Amino acid sequence: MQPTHDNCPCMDDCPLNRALGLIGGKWKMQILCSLYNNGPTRYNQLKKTLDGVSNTVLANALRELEEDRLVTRREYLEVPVRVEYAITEPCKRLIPILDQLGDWSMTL
Amino acid sequence: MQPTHDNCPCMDDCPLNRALGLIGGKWKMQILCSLYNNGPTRYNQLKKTLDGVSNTVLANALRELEEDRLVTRREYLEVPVRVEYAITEPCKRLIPILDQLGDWSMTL
DNA sequence: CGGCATCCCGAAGGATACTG
DNA sequence: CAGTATCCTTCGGGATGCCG
Repeated sequence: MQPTHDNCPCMDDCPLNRALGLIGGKWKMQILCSLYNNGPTRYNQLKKTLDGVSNTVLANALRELEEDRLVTRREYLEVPVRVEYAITEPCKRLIPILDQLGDWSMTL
Repeated sequence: MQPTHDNCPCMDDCPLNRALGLIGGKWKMQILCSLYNNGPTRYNQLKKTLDGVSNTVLANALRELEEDRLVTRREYLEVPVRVEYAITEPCKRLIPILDQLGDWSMTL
């Protein structure tokens, strides 16, 4: 008896859909891309670079990315306080895959 | 003078964000995955396989996927009418990349 | 400086009924 | 059979102000 393949592995929560959820937010790609290009960046600098993002959205995106281990948040106890965000090693491994995705979309 | 890298290439509409938009809809991955696993599939069969999707959502997703050349829609003028959806060649080239994305998310 | 609290809006997603 | 039409809900995203 052959496998029916009636159901698709994506039906319930699959790794692929999880991945898409992690990077699917509206500003998340820009954030990761900017941190990748510019290295560790302070909150307000990041906000300036991503022109047009609001505080609520940027803060939420950063917190989610941190929870998902895609960026790190380092707080330096100076006066005034300094906070720097940077991408993690796992996130760096993601970049080449994203490059392929970009290349693919250009062949459409 | 070195490049400033102040701006990220994702700031305006980049290929990567376009790609994420194409496959980012809620049921799109399941649709593509099912069509990939099961081959050309009729509308109602697809709807049964993707348990829980409504007509509006499924029809919209399929139309968008067709516009974006990720699936084909073939209409057979029988009685009653028969419509089969299938993934395109460009879409098949996408699959290995998505596999990598899935693998990556499992290493997190 | 680096956010959080609040309020708001439009788009995405969904349920249901109906039709060519 | 393969959808559209209609209406409704939810939620991601956004603007603004304030605070530790």
